[in-house]
Amino acid sequence: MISERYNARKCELHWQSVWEQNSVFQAAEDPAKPKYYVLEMFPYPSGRIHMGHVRNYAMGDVVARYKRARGFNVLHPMGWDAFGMPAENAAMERGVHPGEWTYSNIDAMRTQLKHMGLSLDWSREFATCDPEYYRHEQAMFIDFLAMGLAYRKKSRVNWDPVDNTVLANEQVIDGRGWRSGAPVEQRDLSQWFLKITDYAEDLLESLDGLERWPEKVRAMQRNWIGKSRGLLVRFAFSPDKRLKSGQSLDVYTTRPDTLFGASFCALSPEHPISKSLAAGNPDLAAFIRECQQLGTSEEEIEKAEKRGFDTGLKVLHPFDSNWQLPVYVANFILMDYGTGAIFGCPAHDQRDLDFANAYKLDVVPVVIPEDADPATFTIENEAYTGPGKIANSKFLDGLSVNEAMDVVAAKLEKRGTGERQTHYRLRDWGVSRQRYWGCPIPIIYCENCGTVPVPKAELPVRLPKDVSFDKPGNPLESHPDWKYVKCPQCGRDALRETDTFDTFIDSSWYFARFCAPRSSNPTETQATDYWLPVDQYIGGIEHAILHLLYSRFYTRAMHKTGHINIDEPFGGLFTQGMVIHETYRTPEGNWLTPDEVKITGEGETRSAIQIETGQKIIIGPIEKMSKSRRNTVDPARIIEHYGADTARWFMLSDSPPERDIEWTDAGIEGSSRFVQRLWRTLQQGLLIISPIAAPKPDRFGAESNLLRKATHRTLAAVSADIETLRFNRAVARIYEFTNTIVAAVSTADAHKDSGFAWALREALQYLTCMIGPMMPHLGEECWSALGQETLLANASWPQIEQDLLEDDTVTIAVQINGKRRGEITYPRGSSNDVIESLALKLDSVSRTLQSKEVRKIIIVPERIVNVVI
RNA sequence: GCCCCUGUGGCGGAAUUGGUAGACGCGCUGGAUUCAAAAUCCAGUUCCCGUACGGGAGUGGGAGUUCGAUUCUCCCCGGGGGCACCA
Repeated sequence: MISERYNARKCELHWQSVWEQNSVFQAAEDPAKPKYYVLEMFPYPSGRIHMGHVRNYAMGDVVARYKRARGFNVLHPMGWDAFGMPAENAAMERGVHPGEWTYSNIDAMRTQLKHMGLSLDWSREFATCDPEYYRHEQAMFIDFLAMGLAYRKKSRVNWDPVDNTVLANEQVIDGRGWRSGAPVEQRDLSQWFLKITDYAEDLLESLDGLERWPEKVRAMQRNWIGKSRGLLVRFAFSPDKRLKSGQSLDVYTTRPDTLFGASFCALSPEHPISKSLAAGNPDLAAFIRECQQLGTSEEEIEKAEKRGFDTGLKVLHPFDSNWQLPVYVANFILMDYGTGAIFGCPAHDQRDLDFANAYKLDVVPVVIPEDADPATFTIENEAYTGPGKIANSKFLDGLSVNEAMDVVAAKLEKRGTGERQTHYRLRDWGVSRQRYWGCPIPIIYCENCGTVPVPKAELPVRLPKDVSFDKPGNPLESHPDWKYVKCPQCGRDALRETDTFDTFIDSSWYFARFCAPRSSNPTETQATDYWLPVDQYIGGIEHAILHLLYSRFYTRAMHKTGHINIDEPFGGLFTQGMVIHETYRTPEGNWLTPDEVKITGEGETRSAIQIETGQKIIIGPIEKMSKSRRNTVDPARIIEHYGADTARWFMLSDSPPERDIEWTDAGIEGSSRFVQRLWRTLQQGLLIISPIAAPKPDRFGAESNLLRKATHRTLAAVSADIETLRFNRAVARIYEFTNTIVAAVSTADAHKDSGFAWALREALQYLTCMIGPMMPHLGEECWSALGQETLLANASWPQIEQDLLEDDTVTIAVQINGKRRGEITYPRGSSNDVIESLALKLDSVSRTLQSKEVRKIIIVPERIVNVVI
C-alpha cells in the first residue's frame, strides 16, 4: 500500500484553529485541581523570532503539554518585554516611532509564534510598554518609596561629550562612544535606586532553599552577592597639610593576616580624598579624568593596565608607626566596593603585584606554603593566594592564615583602629535611565515641597507620543511641555522626572501580572495565591544573575508592600543553553546576517564574502544569537518548508537542552524523515491493529509481549526524561521505539502472534501520546487516525504497567583487568558463585586465564564482573 | 582581570551518575528497488595493525585516587556566558 505523505502545512493550520476555537489552552483558577505554572522568559520584540526562541518555547511547550496530560491545571502565558533601547535606535536610524516599531514587531512575532503551535493562553497576552501594564509599576514604585525601598543618590554614567548623551555599557567600545567615537567621560547624575542591599542576606540564604534551581545559577548569585567577612582598618596619615587633622584612611580588607606584607595603599579615583587632592593638583585631576575614560564597566576597569598616581601622602603601618606606606590613586580600585580604598599586599594579590611591579614597590611574602622554605621563598610575577604559614610578620609568624586574621582583628579592635565587618559586593539597584522608551518614573520635583510622588489617582504617567529623536539625549527632557507640571501638593510650577525605569523592572514582576493580567490592581491576591510561584521557569543562562536576582528582590519588595504573598517567584528554574552562531562584519564594522554571507574553504583557508557586493567579510567569534550582532537565523523558512513540528522536534533532538548549540540545520532532513516515517508506520499499523474498544487479551504471545515491554519501558523512560527536561534523550528513546514498531509491523510472524493486534494498537497510541508534547500537530493527526474522538491536547498521559519493566535475566560485562572480554547472561538473583563460574567459563576469559593466575574477582551483581590477574 | 559553565568518532551527542565508551540521529560507503530520479529498504561506518580470527589505542592535554575513571581530585589548554545602562 502506498500511503499518503503527511501534509504538515495543512494539518498544522487545521489543529491550530481547532485548539483556538475550543479555547483549549485558556486557563482559569480551579481549586479542585493541582496547578502548574510554566513560563518561558518572554521575548524582547526585536522583529523576528530566531532559533533561540524556538528552542526556548519548544521546551516550555513540552513541559506545559506534558503537565496538562498529567492532570495539572496549567498556566502557560506569553507577553512582550517591550521597552528598551533597540526601539530608540530604530527611531534614530529610520525615523519610525519606537511605539509603532515595537507594536509592529510584536504583531510579526506573534504570528510566528502562533505558527509554532504552542499551547499558550493568548488571552493573557500583554506588552510591558502598554500604559495598562506600566501604570502598576508606577504605583508600586510609589509604594516602595513609602516603605523606604527606593531612594535617590548621585551615581556615575557613561557620558558621550559629542552626542551629549548617556551611553549604555554596550555602547561604549574601547572607551569611545559607538556613534561619535569620542572618548567617554563619566558623569555624576542624581538617580533612583532600589534597596536590594536590604535583602542581601535573605537573597543569599534563600538560595539554599531553591532546590529546583541549577546549582551553577545559585553559585553565580552567591558570588554576585559576594558576602565577605573582613576587617576595617583605620590607617593614620603621616601629618600633611593637605589633610584635615585627625583624618584617617579607612580600608576594608578580607586579608588582615597579610598586613605585614603591605607595601602601599591605593584609593579609587572617585574616593573623596582623591577628589579633594585633585582640586589642588592638576596632574592628579588629569590622571583621574583618564581613569574615567574607561567607562563604568567593571570589566573594562579590571582588564586595563594597572596604573596609579603617587599622591605623596603617607600612612603609618598600624603595628609600626615608623613604617610609612605611600598612598596612590589607582585605576583598579572600585569605589563601590568596601571603602573604595585598599592596602596593597603584592605578594598575595595578583592585581597588587602587577601594580607593585609597575611602580617598583616592595614585594614581601608573608604567607609561605607548607612545603616551601621561608628563607628562599620569593614572589616574582605570580601572587601566592594559597594556604600556608605566616612569616616575616613579627608576632604573627608561624600562625595559620585564619589564626593570624583573628589576632590582627582582635588587636586592632582593642586599640580602636580596626573593626570586624561583613560586606556584600551587591550594590543597590540603579533604576534611572535617561531614555524615552521606558516606564516614566512617577515623581515630580517641586522647589517648595521637594520630591513628590505623582498621586496614584493620576496614574499612569504616560509617555508623550509626539517626541523627536533628531536631537541626541532624552526626548522627554527636550519635549516642549511634558515635564512642566504643577506640584500635586502646593500647586506651584514643578518639574516632572524625565528619567524612565530600567527595563529590568518590567521583567521583575510580569510573571505575577500574568495571573490576573486585566486587573485594575497590579496583582490579584486570589489569582497569585493560586498560581504562584512559577513551577517551571525556562530561559537562557545569560539571565542567571541580573534578571533572576532582580526578580527575587522585587518579589520580596512586592511582598513587603502587600502586593503578593510570596518571596521566591520561581520554584523551578531551567536554564537552557544558548543558540550561538558566528558573527560577520564588513571591514567598515557593519554587522551582517548569516543569510547575507557566503562561506568558502575550510580550516585555515576559510573565508567569507558578502553575497550582494562580493566584498570580503571578517568572520568574528561565535556568540549568542542577538539582534545587535545580527547573527540570528529566522526559523520562518524552516517552518514553512518542513512544518513547525519538524522544527520543534529538530530543536529538541540531539543536544542536551542546557548546553549551548552552534546553529546548523544539518540533520533537519532526518527530523523531517522521522515525521514521514512515523506517519507511514501508523498507516501500515492501522491495517493490523484491533478496534479502538477491543478488550485487552488475557494472554500475549512472545512477540507481542516483547513489543509491550518496549512500549512500557519507553513510556517510563520518556516520562522520566520529560520530567527532568532531558528532551534529547526522550527523542532518542522514541526513535528506538519507533524502530521496534517498524520491525514488528513488517515481520509476518508477529501478526499471527496472540494479542498482537491489541499490543500494536497500544504501542501506536502510546507513541502518539509521547510525541504529542513535542510534535502536537502530528500527534493530533495520529490520535484522530487511531479513531480517538477527543483531542490529544486534552488526553491523559498513558499508564505504565510496572511488571513489564523488569526482565528475569540480567546481561552484564565480564572484564579482565578492567578491559571488557565478553558478557554473560544469568537469571536475576543468581548467587555470586553462579555468576563467577559463568564468567570464568567464557571462552574469551578462560583462554587468557590459562597462562595467568587469578588474583581477585570483583563481582558487582547486575553491574560487572572484573577478573584481576 | 574576576565569577560560572563546557570539551567524547567526520558531525550533534548517549552512557542507569564509579561498572560493556560511542545508544539514537546526521553524514558517508556499498547494495536492493527504479527507464531514471525522489522517496524507501538492507548492510557497514571510532582509529591503527590484520584477508579473517583477533590484537592494540582511545572521551581536549598531563598527573593522581581505584580492581575499574567520560564520570572523582589537582595542574594546563581551547570554547561559551556574566561582570550591574543589551535584553
